[in-house]
Amino acid sequence: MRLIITEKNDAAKKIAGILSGNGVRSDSYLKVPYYMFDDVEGTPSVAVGLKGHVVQVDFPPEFSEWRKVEPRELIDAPLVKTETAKSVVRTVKKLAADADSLIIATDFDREGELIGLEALNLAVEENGRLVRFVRRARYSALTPGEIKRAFSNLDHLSEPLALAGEARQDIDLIWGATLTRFVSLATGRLGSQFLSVGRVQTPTLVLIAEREKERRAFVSEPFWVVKVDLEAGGQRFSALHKEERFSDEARATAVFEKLASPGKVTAVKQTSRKVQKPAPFNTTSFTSAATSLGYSAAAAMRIAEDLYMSGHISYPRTDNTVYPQSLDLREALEVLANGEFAREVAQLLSRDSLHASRGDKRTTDHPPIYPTGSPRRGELGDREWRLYELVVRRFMATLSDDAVMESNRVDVNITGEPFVARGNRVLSAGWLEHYPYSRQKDLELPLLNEGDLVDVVDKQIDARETQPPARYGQGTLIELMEKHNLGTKATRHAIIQNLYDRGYVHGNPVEPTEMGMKMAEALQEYAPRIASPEMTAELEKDMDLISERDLTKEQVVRISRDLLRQAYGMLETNRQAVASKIYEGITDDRILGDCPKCGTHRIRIIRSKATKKRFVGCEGYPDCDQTYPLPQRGDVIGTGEICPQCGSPKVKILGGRRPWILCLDPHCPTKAEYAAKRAARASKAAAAGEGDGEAATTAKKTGTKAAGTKAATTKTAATKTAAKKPAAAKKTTAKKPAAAKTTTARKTGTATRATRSKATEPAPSGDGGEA
DNA sequence: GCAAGGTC
Repeated sequence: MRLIITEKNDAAKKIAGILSGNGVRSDSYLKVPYYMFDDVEGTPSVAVGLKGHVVQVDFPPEFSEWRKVEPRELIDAPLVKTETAKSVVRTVKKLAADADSLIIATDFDREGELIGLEALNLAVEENGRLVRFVRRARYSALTPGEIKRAFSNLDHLSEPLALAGEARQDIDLIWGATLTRFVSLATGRLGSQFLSVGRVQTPTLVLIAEREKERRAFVSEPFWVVKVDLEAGGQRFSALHKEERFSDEARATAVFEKLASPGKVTAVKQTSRKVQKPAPFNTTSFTSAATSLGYSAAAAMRIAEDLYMSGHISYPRTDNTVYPQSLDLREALEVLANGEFAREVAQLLSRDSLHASRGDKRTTDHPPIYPTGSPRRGELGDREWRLYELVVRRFMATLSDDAVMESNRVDVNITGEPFVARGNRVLSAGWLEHYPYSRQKDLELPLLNEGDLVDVVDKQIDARETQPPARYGQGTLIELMEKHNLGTKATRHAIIQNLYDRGYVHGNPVEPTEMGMKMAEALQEYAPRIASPEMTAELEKDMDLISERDLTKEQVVRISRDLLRQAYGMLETNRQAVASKIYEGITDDRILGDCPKCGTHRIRIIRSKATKKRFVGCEGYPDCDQTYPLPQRGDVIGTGEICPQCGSPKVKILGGRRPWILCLDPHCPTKAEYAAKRAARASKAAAAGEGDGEAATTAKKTGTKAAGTKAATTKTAATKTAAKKPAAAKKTTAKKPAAAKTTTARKTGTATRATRSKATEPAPSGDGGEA
């Protein structure tokens, strides 16, 4: 019998179906399914799927007690492999016992080669004769053509490639465990509170921390924008002063004040441009698009996994952005022909030929993500449906046409000042028809000719200030990680989640805690190698050398151990400095804001020595005795906000299904509302049978169109007025004598803007990653 | 109880 081992059950099942001449009998052992069949030549075969890695590298048990082992000892400690999926291992061994040949059919990438070697070792342990009859099937899609091709062109397992993967495993564990224990022991953060360090997570944290530093160093500068509302032929449109940003208020005001009807058109320009259809989805672009729809990266991947397991979409963990030859695109469309997208699909199917877009990344692992099933809307939950629809729409978009956009520009001279009105509209929607997510509304300008006169019906002057670079959203962060080669398609979302779980970051967009900032800083200073993407870059090079047999795994790991020994020496010498730096961050994280009672001191989280319970108290004690109770579970994060009702600082409690924002004053009237809301949510979740805490993730991708600027958010009395009656307070009309109104015009203009921009910002409580 | 990498 021929034994075929794949990386996952789904692949074993599909391969059996494709290769069988006369049907497949499925059976299982210890709940692990396997598939028996005779191929077209009559060879009896059995296919079984692993669950990814089924063994794990680890230290022997005598190194497991953190307090009893110097972290330094881990550097040269022996490594052992332990079985992590015992039932799978036993099933593989049971099937290997009866096999006379073995085909490794794990994924076509480096990690697949390593998983294949692990499976081979297990099989040979059980049945030594197999070692002479091992072949490797390499396929990049689970399609009949591709599988048949791979199985009629069997290859050999590349041991050097698998060993390159092992080198990575060993180095990650040795560095990660040694440094994780070092920082945890140095700061006394043991048990569930431990602080972690790793080749991927630490440089990722550094990226986040560096952006935060830029934000803190940013000095915002005021500027003024002068805008007019114009009218021609009954159609209203707006124009901006050509200068766009005035750095001089007096000059802006002077320009504003002299503006009067009419304006004269000095130039009209029209251009059209092609907007290319998007590339097929790989994991990175899919998660990025999903985070724009309000999903956390981890939630998007979990739902994608569900959709894949239900047969609705193809394998969701892929780097590939080019549909392989073996994928029949027309057939894939036909799957959708009778479903919810029938009309749009029919339109594409009516074409003589289909031309798909191609992305930059072409890999051998899997096809890009595309729909493979056609569930009805009601079959899926709303959150599942919206991601399925995203995949379908992207797929259709990649088979559609480029869009054509028209841009219009009208230059207008108003009392000697140059103004510019810009418009745009879609001439030919093409792919935008199928994929409306990023589509902007048309902004039409009236038909004008040079020399035409236009009415100035309104004018505004807005005071704004330049804004620091935005924090990263999870989608942007994943793209950034990919750019730096940090993590893989299958792990990036989990790495980010890990930073949340460790308390290094919180919020959405991703904001570092003070502890996270200091951890990044300490490691950058005392162990720079682990804090930079360079370590990964060099490891990648070494892995290539191993797979080409220019270096051995042992050589690479030995050099890495030497480097770690040096890094460790530096950390040990500066143990105190490292610990106190991280403590500084931890201490800063406890400060929740100014004390509402004394106003001179700050309030912070304290743990009572007597009762071991935590509470909030004023730093001015005993002069000020202000205290607040705190929930005893979950991490407490200061929000920097004050409750408008009770005047006490608001805090965020993490650790439940979703972050919980509350004001410290237990008698605040908002408490009743919270209680009611929580109760309503709880009963809703109970009714749905699942509350995954992701519903709060309503954040949108931060818009970058404003090129780093948005309205100043100074809160003045005018803000409230404007927010309540925008129509009245919004603008100063050009007809009124402007002189006395200048200040008002500026303030209210700002306030209106502030209100508006606020509405498009991410929901402050949308902590997708923390749920 | 450590990492990062698979997959459920």
